[in-house]
Amino acid sequence: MPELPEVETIARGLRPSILNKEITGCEVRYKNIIKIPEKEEFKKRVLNTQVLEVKRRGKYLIISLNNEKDLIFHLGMTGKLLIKSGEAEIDKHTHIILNFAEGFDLRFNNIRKFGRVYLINNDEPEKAGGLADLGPEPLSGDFTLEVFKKGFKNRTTFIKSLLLKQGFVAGLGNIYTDEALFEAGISPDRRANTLKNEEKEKLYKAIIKVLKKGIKYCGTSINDYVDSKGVPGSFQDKLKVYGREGETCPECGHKIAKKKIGGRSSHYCPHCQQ
DNA sequence: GGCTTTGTTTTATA
DNA sequence: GTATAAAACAAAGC
Repeated sequence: MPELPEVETIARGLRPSILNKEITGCEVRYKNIIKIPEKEEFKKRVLNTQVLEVKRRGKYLIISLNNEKDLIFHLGMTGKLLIKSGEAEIDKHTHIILNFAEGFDLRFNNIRKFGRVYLINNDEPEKAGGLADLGPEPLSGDFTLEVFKKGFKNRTTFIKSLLLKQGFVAGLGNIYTDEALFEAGISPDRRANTLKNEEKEKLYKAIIKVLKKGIKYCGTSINDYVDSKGVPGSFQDKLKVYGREGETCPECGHKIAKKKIGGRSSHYCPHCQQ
C-alpha cells in the first residue's frame, strides 16, 4: 500500500535509472489505467522525450518530461513502478511499458487496477485527480504546527478520518495514520475538535517522526509493495499497531484492538491511546 | 462466490 | 456553500 514513504522510496530509486534518459518506446497493455489523455495521444506525447525530473507530491509520483508535460502515477493499493531489462518477461499485471534508449524498461504494474496514470501539461495539475487539492507536504517547511492546527478549524470528524484526508495533510494512508496516532497516544475515534493543543502538537510531531522512520526503512511491505528494483521495505517489522490486532502493545502489554472507524480498519491500543 | 482490502470520488444529508 | 458520512468504484486473492 504505497503511502508517502513508499512513493518517496520509489522516487529515490528511480532517479539514478531514468534521470536525463530518453524514452524511445511505449506500450499500453491496459488503456483504462490512463485517465488522460487517450491511449494514442499518450503514446505519441511520451515518445522521444527526455526525463528531466522525478518528484513526489503526497502519494503521487511525477515524472517531468522535456516537452512541458508531467507523467503522473498514483499507485492505488498495489501499483508498482519497476525498472526491468527490456528482455525481462512481462508480468500479466503490467499495464504500461516505457522503453528507454539504454535497453531497460520502466514498467507500471498494478494487480488490482486501482492505480491511475495522467499525462498533463505541467501548468495544469488540476487535471491529475486530486493532485492540485493536496494539503501541505508533511516533510517540507510548509507543514508547520500553525498550519496543522489551522486544518482543525470547523472539523468534528474522527481524527483518524481527518488524517486520511489528503487535503488536510498529503501522503498519509491507513498504515501511517494508525502508527502516528499510537505514537501520539491519541485514540483514532476521538473527534478532531476534542483534541487539546498539546495533543495536536504531539500528533504533529508523531506524523513527521513516523513518516521519516518509514522512509528510513524504505517503506512497509505487507502484501505487495516493492521499490523500483523489486526490493521490499522493512518498516513492517517496526510497526507498533498496524496489522497487530490481538498482539500485545509494545508499551503497556495490553491487547491491540482493531475496529472500523469512518469505514476503515483501525488498529490501536485502547490503554495507551486516549 | 462472498468478503476483504485501499484511496478517491460521488452522492446524500444536515 | 460546507462538513460529514456512507456508498460506490476499481479488481483480485483467498
